[in-house]
Amino acid sequence: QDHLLRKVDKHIDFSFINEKVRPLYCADNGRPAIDPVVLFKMIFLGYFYGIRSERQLEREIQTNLAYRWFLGLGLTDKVPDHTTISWNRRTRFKGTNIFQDIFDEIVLQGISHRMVGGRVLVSDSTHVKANANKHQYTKQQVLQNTKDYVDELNAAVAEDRKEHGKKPLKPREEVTEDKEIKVSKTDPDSGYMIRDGKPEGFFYLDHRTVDTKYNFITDVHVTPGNVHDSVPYLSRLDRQRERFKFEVEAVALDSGYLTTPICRGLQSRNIFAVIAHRRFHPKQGLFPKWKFTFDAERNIYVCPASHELGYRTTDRKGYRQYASDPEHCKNCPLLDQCTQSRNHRKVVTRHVWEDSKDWVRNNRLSKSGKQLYRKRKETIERSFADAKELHGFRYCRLRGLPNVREQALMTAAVQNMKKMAIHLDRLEYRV
DNA sequence: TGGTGCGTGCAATAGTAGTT
DNA sequence: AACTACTATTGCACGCACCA
Repeated sequence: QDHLLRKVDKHIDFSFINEKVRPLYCADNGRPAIDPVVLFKMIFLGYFYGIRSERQLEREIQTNLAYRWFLGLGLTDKVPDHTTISWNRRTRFKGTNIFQDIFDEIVLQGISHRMVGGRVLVSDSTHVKANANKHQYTKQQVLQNTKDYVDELNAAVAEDRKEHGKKPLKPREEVTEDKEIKVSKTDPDSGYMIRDGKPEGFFYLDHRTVDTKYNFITDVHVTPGNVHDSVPYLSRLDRQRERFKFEVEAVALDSGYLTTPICRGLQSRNIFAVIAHRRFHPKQGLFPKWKFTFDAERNIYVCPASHELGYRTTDRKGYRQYASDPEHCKNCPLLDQCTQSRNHRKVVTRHVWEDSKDWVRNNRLSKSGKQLYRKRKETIERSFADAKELHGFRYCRLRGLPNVREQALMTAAVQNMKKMAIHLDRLEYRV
C-alpha cells in the first residue's frame, strides 16, 4: 500500500501529457499508437529507478508487478517494445520542446501545491560524463565565443573613460581569438575537460537551480563541459522569472559564479546575492590584490607601504588601471614582494563593475547572508547527489546535446515527482 | 596496445492494425 | 485491396571491462 508508485499515481496528474503531445500524433488515421501517457510513464520508470537502458527497462516491466500496475498493464498484456521509445525520441519528438514542457508542468504542479516559493533560489552545476571515448577525437580551430554582455560593457567603458577625461576607444572590428579544441568523434556536442585531480575526457555540464522551500528543482540547463558555469546563469534566472512568475528575492551561488557580470546583473535586478568566495594567490611571494585598499572618494589605491597608486586609464576589457610612481617604488623595501616589473611600476586593476562585486561580498558577510550561504550546500548538493546515486545521472545514456538535455530534464522531473508525491501523501495522512 | 565479448541506442526496414 | 501511421525486428557502430 505504501509503494512509491502508488503515491505518484495518486498525487500526480499525468493527463496533461495528452494535451501537450496531441499535435505530434495523427488524430484520425493509421495504426493506433501506444498511449502517450503510458510511453512517458515507461520513461519515468526508467529514471525513477535508475534503469539506464531501454532494453533493460522493457525486461524489468515484464516481470515487475508494481511497474505493470503503474502503466495499467495486466499480467498477460504485452509490454511495448523498447525501440518504440527511441523511435519516438528521434522521429516524433525530435526538435520539439516536449521534455522541457513536461518538466515545466511538474514545476507548475509543485507551485500549485505551495511547494515552490520562487523567492530564494540556489544554483550550481555538475559534470556528467559524455557517452564518448576520450581518445576518439579530432582537433579543430574555433573562434573564442564572445560574451553576451559585451555591448553593455563597451558602453560602461566609454562612460568611464569620459568621466576620467579620456578619449573613447576606437571600436575594434572583430574579436577573432582562435583556439584549438578537441572534438569528440562519437559525440561532437560534448566538451573536452581538464580539471585538477579529476579524470579528463568529454563531459557535459548540468546547471541546476533549486528552490529552497522544499528543494524543488526549478531549472535544468545542459551545456558542453568546456563552458564556464557563469555563462548561462543570468538568462536561465530570467527564464524562471518569466515562465513561473517567480519573484526572486535572494540567490546563493558557488564560487564559480563570482564574476563581475553576474554580480552586476543580480544587483541591477534587485536580488540579494550571496556568492562563495575564492581567494586567488598570485605568483609566490607577491602581494595579493586585497592587500591594496581602494579609496573610492579619491579614486586611488593605497599599497601596503602606504604609497598611492593613481588612476591611469580604462582598458577595453573594462579594467581601470591604477599605477604607482616608479621613482618612489624604486627604493621601497617591499619592492620584491610587490612587483617584478622591470620599470618598478606596480599596476593594480579594478573593473568598472567592481562595486557590484563589493556589494555581493558584503552580503556574504552579513547575518542573513551567512544563513543563506549555509543553506546552499544542503540543498543543491543533495539534489545532484540524488540524481547521480539514485537516478543514473553519473553518465550520459545518450549522445548529442538534445538527448543529454532530455536525460537531465527527465531526471530532474522524476526527482520532483518523487518529492511531491511523498510530501502530499504525508499531508493527507496527517489530516 | 590490441583483441574479445557483451551491452547499448540508432538506422533501416519489415510487419501490423487501423480506415477508406 | 490500398493506404497510412504506427510498432517490432534486425544488424551495426560504439563504449567499456577484461585480459595478455
